[in-house]
Amino acid sequence: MLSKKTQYAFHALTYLAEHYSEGPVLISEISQQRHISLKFLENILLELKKAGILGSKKGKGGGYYLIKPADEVPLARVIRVLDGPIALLPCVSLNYYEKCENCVEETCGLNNVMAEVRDNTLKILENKTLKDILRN
Amino acid sequence: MLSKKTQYAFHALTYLAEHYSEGPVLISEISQQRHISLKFLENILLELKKAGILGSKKGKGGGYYLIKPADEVPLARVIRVLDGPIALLPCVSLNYYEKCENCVEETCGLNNVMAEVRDNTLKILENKTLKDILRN
DNA sequence: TTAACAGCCTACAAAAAAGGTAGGGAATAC
DNA sequence: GTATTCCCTACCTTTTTTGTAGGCTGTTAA
Repeated sequence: MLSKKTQYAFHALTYLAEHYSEGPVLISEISQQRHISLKFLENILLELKKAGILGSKKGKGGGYYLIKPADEVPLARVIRVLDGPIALLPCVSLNYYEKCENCVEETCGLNNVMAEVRDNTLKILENKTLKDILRN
Repeated sequence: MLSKKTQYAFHALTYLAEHYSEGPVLISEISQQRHISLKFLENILLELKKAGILGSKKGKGGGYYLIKPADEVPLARVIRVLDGPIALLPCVSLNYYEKCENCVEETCGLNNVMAEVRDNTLKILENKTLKDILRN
């Protein structure tokens, strides 16, 4: 399951997408409009900024904004920033690979099935973008 | 990601599948052969029994055994018993549905995408069985 | 140049979940 | 009736999740 962090991130990002081209948006505005704890949201947006998805501006008239338009931000990218691996097992993760204990990958049948699940999931999450989950 | 519990369950179940028709197998034997903590495994097998996947017999000559042959136990069933929902959001879970806060399902775009992911994942996990992940 | 503004950063803390342990009880076989 | 083996409940530890606090730094504009 996706963590609250990731779910909040999607809420915030779609808000920013709906206000794209209006310049920076205040954290406090997003927090109020989407009913997310201000300080928690602050951390989330900071992570998204460090990951290169958001830009920010300080001082009066400042806030956060999407660096790229909504249709250039795949859902998979957001999930990986906040939740880490999308795969169901560490040993089939493309971005967060870790060797399994107790299991030799060549002979492990679970490995193959989970790789198939991963491929099918990514086919969707890499191609669907923020634009596909907007309200309007 | 799948929990250790579910991963151990798959190890234990494939062991039982490989010894199907040899009668009940001791928890301690599975524990040793697959390097899983005895007491932890005890809990896992008990859950699988309560879920109707395993049968058991007490006393000398006792142990656990698969109720159905390996090719009649879908992977999805095992995951649901030990990890709960397979879907990425509670509001698209078939077996563990919960309403989302802050989101109206009809207008929520994330809902639709995640339902699509769920369908694709289940298409695999409902059709692949223990037989598909055996060593031999 | 300074006051208000708004994001940046670190640390902490409470709550929940995951992972694992302990020990006696109940059924069964011999 | 005793050894065997699963059953059951409760507990414990560690990690992760979720959230909070408070000061710091850069920016704007009067």
